[in-house]
Amino acid sequence: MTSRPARATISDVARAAGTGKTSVSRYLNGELDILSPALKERIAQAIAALDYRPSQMARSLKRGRTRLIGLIIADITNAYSVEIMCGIEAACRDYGFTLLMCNTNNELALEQYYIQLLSSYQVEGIIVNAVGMREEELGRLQQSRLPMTLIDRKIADFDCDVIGLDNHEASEKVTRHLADNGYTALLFISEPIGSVNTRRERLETFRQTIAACPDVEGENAEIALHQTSELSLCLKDFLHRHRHQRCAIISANGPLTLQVVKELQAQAVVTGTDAGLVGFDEMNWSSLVGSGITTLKQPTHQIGYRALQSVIHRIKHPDAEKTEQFFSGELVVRGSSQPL
Amino acid sequence: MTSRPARATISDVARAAGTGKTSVSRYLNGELDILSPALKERIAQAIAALDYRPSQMARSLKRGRTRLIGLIIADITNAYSVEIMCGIEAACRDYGFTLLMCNTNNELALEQYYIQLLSSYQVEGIIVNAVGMREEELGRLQQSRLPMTLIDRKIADFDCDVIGLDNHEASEKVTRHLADNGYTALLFISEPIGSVNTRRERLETFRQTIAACPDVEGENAEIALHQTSELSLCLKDFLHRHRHQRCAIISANGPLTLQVVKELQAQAVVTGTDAGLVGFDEMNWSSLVGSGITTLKQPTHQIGYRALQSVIHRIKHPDAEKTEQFFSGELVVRGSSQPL
DNA sequence: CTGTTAGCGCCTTCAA
DNA sequence: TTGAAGGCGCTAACAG
Repeated sequence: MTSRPARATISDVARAAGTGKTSVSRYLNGELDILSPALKERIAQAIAALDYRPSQMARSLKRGRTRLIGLIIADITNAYSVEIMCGIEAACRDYGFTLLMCNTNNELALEQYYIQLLSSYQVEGIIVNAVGMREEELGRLQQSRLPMTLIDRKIADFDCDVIGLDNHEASEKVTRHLADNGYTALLFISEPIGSVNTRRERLETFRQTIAACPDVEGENAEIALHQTSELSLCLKDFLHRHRHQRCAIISANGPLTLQVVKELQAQAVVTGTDAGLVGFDEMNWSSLVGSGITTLKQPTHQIGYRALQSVIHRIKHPDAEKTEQFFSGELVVRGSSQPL
Repeated sequence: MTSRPARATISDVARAAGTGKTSVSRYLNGELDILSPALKERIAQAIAALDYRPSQMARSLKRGRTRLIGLIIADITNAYSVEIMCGIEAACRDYGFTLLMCNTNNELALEQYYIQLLSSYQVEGIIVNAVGMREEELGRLQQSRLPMTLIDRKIADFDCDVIGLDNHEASEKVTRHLADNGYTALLFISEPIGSVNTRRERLETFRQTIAACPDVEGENAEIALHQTSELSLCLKDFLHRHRHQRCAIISANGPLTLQVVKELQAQAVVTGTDAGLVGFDEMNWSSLVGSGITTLKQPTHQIGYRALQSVIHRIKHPDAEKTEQFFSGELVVRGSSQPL
């Protein structure tokens, strides 16, 4: 057939409109008040006739601004990350940026690959949702003095823009809610804390809150996400040791909550009645399981949106003070934390 | 501080290595056997010293190949889409492409926006997972003779590369499974079928399979995803009319299954015992609800991977025959389809 | 108001 | 084996 019709270029438009490239360029860039109506009209027609669309590639090359933002997500399978992404995406549209989304799948090699990639496309900034990402890599990331905003998680010893949940407030809400509902033995489960500030802060506040409740005991466990047998033992042990008390579990994130629920079901423990359960992160199935699972819901969309605003700010003001913004979570109470 | 260190360019490298840009370019493009070892060494050092990374933008501009693939997803919130995306992503890495992911959120305006965007970045091909996307838009998409592969859904009257589930086989598996397990009144629920081939095919085969089972009755309902009250009435009515039979429900996709489960719980219907339930699409919570929900699991990763291969093929051979590939689903049997 | 010119960073003839 | 020159599509001086 007709072979490739070959994209129209600005020169084609100029020729078709009987003018020079400059005027077309001006037209494209909104300098309309400087063009005669007649010329504007001709250009408009030419553009329409040729179905012309300017090449971002050429534009970026020339201006040195790609309007590209890189997003590095450690686990796109995590609904939390997806929601964050939607917020970022919305902001990108509002501010005229395009998102290059990279899922590192929690693999180091992929992460390196993607950092290279983003760099080669000259993204103007990057947002990192490093759920599960190890410290060193984040550090490496920041070496390339690229505007960067962290979501949810900080890097130790590196001062960087951060957007996330107010973990202290959230953790206090959760803990106090269980205490208020009569649970007296609390287990806080998280993935290995390492130096992940999010996990540490949630745990710390858990402890502090417990300390303020004389009749409530608390302990914590660190379990890797897929160590199901460890999780199984841990829960069994906890519930057994405290079998004469009202037990409750706090799970530090969504994926972990999924594992906990599976395990509790396997042990035929009825949430709410036999043991309380509250999980950080709201999930679409939260209301479905048993009598529903009480969760701490994060304002994910807002967090994502603000994260983009944050990188943009950094792009414009590379040397401004670093900022941290923390948002309140909302406790969504369901059956799993109601004794009756 | 030191203002922006300004990315090193190929010229910088050439200068640092005491050679011309051409040789550096050759080095970058793997024409190594044509360069003297000494020169190679100098170039390598210069690159390392300057932390040089070639600009994809410039490269794309020059070669006319961006190595960019656009992915249009109607609803990133759908776990099915995310899994597909992971498959595509893996293939992108293997084949050296980069994915520009666009979530249209089922909104027409967004879709138009993104199509423009992809076009302006001169993606070499696009993959469309149009769950929920309306016909006309798909049609418009195809006008721009861009290599395009559809996932899951076809466009009526337009012949295009398609990758998806073998809906006939899958639907037969599901239906027969329920029939074999003693359910005698079957309700097939889907979103409004319109001209969505996926929905139609699943329904058709459902009917055919029923027809082959003399003692099984079947009917179907079309309900928009968020019409919860309609869904509620529909289920109530069905279960009531067939209260003396063994009832079962087939839900045509994951998000719908979520609604159905919620509704059944609201009506205190126990899945498996009071009514059978099988849903298309496996979800992370499938095993959690009640005694588990039987699902028809699609080979999502593989579908995604093949989709990318398919566009690449089309890019290379614009005029080759259009192809369609359908994969087998796997029935994951759980409590919701076991009478006892 | 409008057009001409000179690159952005890279690849690709072509000649040395 | 190497380098110089031209141009991809666009924008930004700088003239007219």
